[in-house]
Amino acid sequence: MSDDSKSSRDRLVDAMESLLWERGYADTSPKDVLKRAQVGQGSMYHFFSGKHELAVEAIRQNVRRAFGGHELLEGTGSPMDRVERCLRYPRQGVRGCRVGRMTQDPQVFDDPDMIGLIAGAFEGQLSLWEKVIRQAVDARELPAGINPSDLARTISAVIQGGYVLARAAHAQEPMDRAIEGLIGLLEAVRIDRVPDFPR
Amino acid sequence: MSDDSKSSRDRLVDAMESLLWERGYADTSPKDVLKRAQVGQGSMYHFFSGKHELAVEAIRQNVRRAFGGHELLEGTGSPMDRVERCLRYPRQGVRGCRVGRMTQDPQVFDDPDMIGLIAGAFEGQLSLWEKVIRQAVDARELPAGINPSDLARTISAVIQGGYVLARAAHAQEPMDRAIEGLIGLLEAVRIDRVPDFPR
DNA sequence: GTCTATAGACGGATAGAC
DNA sequence: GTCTATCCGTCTATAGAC
Repeated sequence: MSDDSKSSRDRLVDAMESLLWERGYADTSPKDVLKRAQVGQGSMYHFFSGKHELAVEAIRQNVRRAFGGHELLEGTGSPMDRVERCLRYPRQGVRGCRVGRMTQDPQVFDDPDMIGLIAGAFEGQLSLWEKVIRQAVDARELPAGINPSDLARTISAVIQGGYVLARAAHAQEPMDRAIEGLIGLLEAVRIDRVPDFPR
Repeated sequence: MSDDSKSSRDRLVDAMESLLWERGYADTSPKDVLKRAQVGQGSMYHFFSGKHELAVEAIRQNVRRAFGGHELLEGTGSPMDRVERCLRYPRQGVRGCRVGRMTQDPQVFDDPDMIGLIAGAFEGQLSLWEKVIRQAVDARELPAGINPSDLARTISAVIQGGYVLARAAHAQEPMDRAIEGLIGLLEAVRIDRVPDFPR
């Protein structure tokens, strides 16, 4: 992260990236960034116009890191298997979502550059979910009455809300159970399986 | 809110309450609070030891206001009707949840007093959801295989995550659709109705 | 109770030497 | 490119008059 082999510029972006996740934009000062990056004050203002420009770059990198991997949703298995696999992918709830948490920071929310990156990341993620759900409906794993676009947002919301519940409780459990609850519903509507319970 | 008929103390709590919602703890200064409350500096330090104590009081009031009304979940109608009614209760997604947003603020997250109030609020809310879902299962509106405790967390997460999606998009729509997606799943597993689609 | 004045530290940014 | 010195404003809290 603050790898000596990296350039000062990269170290600054890495430091800002982690601080945005841990403390948010408003509560992160240039001084904090410099300290974590092990870089002098002049360097930061050499590469960036200031805190804002560095944060934009860090969010860009953050978004790539968080929502970059599409393997889970586009890999092997039936559409619903992929959905469940991706839902069960381990997420550290108490740490919060490095992308979602930014939406709560008013200075990020009000800034077109920063919120634009966040919005784009969610749009990309949502279209992936929507695509695999549509495949599940086409494959008759889900009933035709399901709205893939809505359900994609439901799934994304459960994950994001799971982070919120986990942080409120200082525990992973609420998030895992929120996701299990969703999987329970998905299993119950899945039409290629005999339900475990009487209908 | 900054009603002249209220005491300075109440005005301070009201002002801090709204600022915590709009800007969070870290980015709200005593000066901001005093300005909004139309109160001088001395008054605040007369009633409270400082920013922290005032914020604790404001969060206490905030939590009461946000999660106080249990009418929707405990009113008339079948359990599932109440669930859907409460889910469709209008929420201003772009503004975010005044309780959930606090979990992202590290200074709140790390403070036992403040996070304790937030955690308690969620626990109360979750037990209400759990209760009505259990009633729905008992009334055979939902299959016996449903885990009420998990599903309660799923529902709460969809609402919280809906706020996140709405703020990311600067639009109400994603939140409403996330909730509609959840209702769609709930309707699909509901056993007292003939599904609209072939199974 | 409420006010103004003040304190000490930190915020974010600039200047200019090397 | 990187450093130190410096600037002005704000943050949080205290002091003390009224």
